[in-house]
Amino acid sequence: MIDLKLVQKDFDEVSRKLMRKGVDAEMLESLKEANEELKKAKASFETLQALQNSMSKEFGQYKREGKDISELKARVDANKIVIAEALDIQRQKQEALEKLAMAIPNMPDDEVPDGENEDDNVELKKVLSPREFSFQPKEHWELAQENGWIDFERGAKLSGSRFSVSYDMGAKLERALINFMLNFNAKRGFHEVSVPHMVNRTALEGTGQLPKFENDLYKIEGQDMFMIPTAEVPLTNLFQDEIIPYEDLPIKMTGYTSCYRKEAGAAGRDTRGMIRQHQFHKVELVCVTKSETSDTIFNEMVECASDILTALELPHRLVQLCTGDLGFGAAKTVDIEVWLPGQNQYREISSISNTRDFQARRAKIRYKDGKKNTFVNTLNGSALAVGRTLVAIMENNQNEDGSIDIPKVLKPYLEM
RNA sequence: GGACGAGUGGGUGAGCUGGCUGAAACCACAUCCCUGCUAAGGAUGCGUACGGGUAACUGUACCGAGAGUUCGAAUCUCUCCUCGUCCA
Repeated sequence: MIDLKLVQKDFDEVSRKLMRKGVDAEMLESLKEANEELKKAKASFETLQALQNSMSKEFGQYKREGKDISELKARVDANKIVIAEALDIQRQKQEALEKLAMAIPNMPDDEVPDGENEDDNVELKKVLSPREFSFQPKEHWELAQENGWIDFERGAKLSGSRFSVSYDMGAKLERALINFMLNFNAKRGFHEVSVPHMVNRTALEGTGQLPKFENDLYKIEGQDMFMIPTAEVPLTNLFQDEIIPYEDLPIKMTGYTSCYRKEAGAAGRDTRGMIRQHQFHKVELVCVTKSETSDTIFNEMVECASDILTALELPHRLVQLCTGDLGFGAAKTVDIEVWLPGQNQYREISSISNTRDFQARRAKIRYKDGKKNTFVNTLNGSALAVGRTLVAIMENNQNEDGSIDIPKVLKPYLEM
C-alpha cells in the first residue's frame, strides 16, 4: 500500500513516480482529497466522542454521589444521535480511501527505465551463449511426447487445457529439479519452508494479489480461501501483523509449492506445451529485510537464480523490467530469461522483485528500529519455475535423434 | 459431527458481580545509579494505530473478529474464527 503520509507530505514527488507507472493524476488527486476528507470526518467524530466520554464519566460520578441525572441523560442522549451520524460519515470516508489506496500500485525506483511494455525492457547481461545446432531443434512439446515424458491429452482429459501429466524421466526430472533448487538455495543461506497451498483473503491482500486480481485466482467455493498463485503469498504473509525482532533480520527463505493460476488474461498465449499451465511447480525465494540492506539482498537473489541456470548449463539473460512491465507491487524487477532453441527466443523463467515496504505496509510487517516500529522491505523471486526449467533442459539438451541429455548436476538426484 | 473450556500488551498472566483498568504483577527490553568481578541490588521508562501541538503534552480507537445492550463494556448478549480437552 502506498504511504499516505508521503502522499500528503510530498505529493509532487509521489505523483511524479506513480505517473511513470501509468497512474493518472486524477486518481492521485482524489486519493489526496479522500485522505483529507477522512481526517476531517475523524476529527469531528473524535471531538463528539470525547464529549460523550466525559459526560459518561460525569454520569458515573453523579450516580455515586446520588445526584439527579435526568438533565445529563438528556444531553448525553442527544449527543448520541449526532455521534452516530458522524461515525457513519467517518466509515464512508474510510472505505472510500481504502478502496482508492489499495488499488494504487507501488512506486517504481528511479533507476527503473521508462517504457510501455516488455519491448522496452533493458537487457543487463547474457550468461552462457546458446549452443549451435547442426539440425533444426524441436520445441519441447514434441520432445516431451517423443520421449514419453509428458502427456498433454490425458492432462486435458482429467482437468482441461493447460494441464499435463508427467511420466518416468519427465516426472523424475521435476522432482530432481525441485530438490536441486531447494538445496542450491539453502547453500546460499535461504531457509527451507513448507507452506499451505491455500490461503485466506487477508494474506492475498497483504501481498497485493487482492483486491485487484481476483479473476486470476482459484477460489474455494463456499469459503474465503484461495489456491496460491505463488509461494510468495504464504511465505511473505508468515509475518503478517508481526513485529520482527531486529536481530532476526534479514530473514531469507526458500520454499517449493505448486502454483495455481487461472491465466485469465492469457487466452491464446502459449496454449501448447507446458510454458503456461494452470498448475505448475515453482521454487520461490522470499526475503524480509531492513530497507538499508534490501538492495544487497535483491542482488543475492538475482545471482542465486542465475547461478542455478548456470549450474544447469542453460544459457540465459538478465533483463531489467521497464515501468510499463513492472508488476503491481514491485518497485523494481529483474527477470531472468532462459534461451529456448526450439522457440528461438529467450523466455521468462524467473522474476525477482523488490517491493520495498509496499507489501509490508499492507500486511503490517514491521521491525523495531530502536524505539519506533518500521515497515520491513519484502522481496520475492523464483529460483526457479520448475516446468519452464524442464522445458529449457529439453530444448537445449536435445540430440538429433530426439534424446535428451541430463544435466550433470541433476544426476545425483536421479540416482544415475 | 456433539459437549465443555479458553483467546488480554514482546512473553507469562490478573481483571471478567459493567464506570476509579489501556489494562495489576512478573519476565524480557532500554536508560541511569550503586558495586567492582565471572554475581547481585536499586531507580525510571517501556503496547499499537491515527490525529492535534515547536514542545511538554493531548484526543480517539483497539483486551481473537464482527454486531448488539447501556449514559458507559476487556467485563453482559449474539454470530463467526482459532486453539485446547472430552465424546463420537
